[in-house]
Amino acid sequence: MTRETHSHDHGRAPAGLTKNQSLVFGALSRAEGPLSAYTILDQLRDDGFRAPLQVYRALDKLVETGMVHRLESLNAFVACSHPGCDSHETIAFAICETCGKVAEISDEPLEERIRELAGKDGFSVKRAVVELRGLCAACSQA
Amino acid sequence: MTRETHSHDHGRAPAGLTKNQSLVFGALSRAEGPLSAYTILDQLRDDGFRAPLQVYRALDKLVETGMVHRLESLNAFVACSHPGCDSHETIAFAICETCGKVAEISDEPLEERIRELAGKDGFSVKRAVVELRGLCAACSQA
DNA sequence: CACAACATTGTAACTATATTACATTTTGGA
DNA sequence: TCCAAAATGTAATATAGTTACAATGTTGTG
Repeated sequence: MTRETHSHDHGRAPAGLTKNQSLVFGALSRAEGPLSAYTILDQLRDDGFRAPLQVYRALDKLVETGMVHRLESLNAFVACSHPGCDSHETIAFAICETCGKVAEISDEPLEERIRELAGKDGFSVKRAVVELRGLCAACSQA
Repeated sequence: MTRETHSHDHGRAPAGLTKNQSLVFGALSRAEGPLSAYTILDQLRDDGFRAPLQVYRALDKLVETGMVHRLESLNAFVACSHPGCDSHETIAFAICETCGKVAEISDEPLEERIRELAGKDGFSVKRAVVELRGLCAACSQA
């Protein structure tokens, strides 16, 4: 079976994740690109998932801890691509509209410029959504 | 009646807009902040709107011409705030999570930095989604 | 005018995305 | 053990967007 955890372990693979969180994170990690909540649901039917809420609850937690990012312009989710998932400093995403792959971008000057712009208007930024839609290097030369 | 156009004019108020486009643009212009497609639909029931598609079709065109912007992180739409709607150079939106108002931001250095970042990866940007979520000046001092 | 070509509109059904409400089970500590 | 909190299960519903097809209106041309 494909089940990732079982027996007395009662399902919590990586760092303090519950069973459902592990399953959802696993699905996103196996994927090449972003997945919608409902695609994840379909992939986890065999693991006992039946309802959207099971996915959304796990996603909420994973997004909260930074292990997963939500792509607003796609209504989809990706596993954070930072190896140990320790520094989730991502500020932007480059989303290829041909192959679907997503690159994470961290850039201090960009953050700085955003803070500056906001500050000028007295706007206090809680979260910045920066998503670049276009073609990745591989796809644009094809 | 509130109808904006009638008689032999056959409905095309501002610049080459069709009747439905005018109605949708009117609804967005009257609003203080962004509206969802379904909210627009509800507001236009009295003008004969019955189905979502009537709204989405008009929105498609309005967004295409830049008179209306789509806010990806909100699944909603706003009328462009540039007076004559001639230069739609907006690159970013500042969305207040308290009062719901949206400010448009144009900033050449920001655009430049984004182009630079993308170029470094060989990524070719077709569209940049930049939405700042937070508190506007008025709401943050309250 | 007549007619063809095209754009716009109307309507229904459907797919996709996300949340609310409530019941049950699991887990960890006093 | 027993309780409280966290996690899970399930159903129903709300919200967002699309597909398919029919009808109507508009415009240019012979």
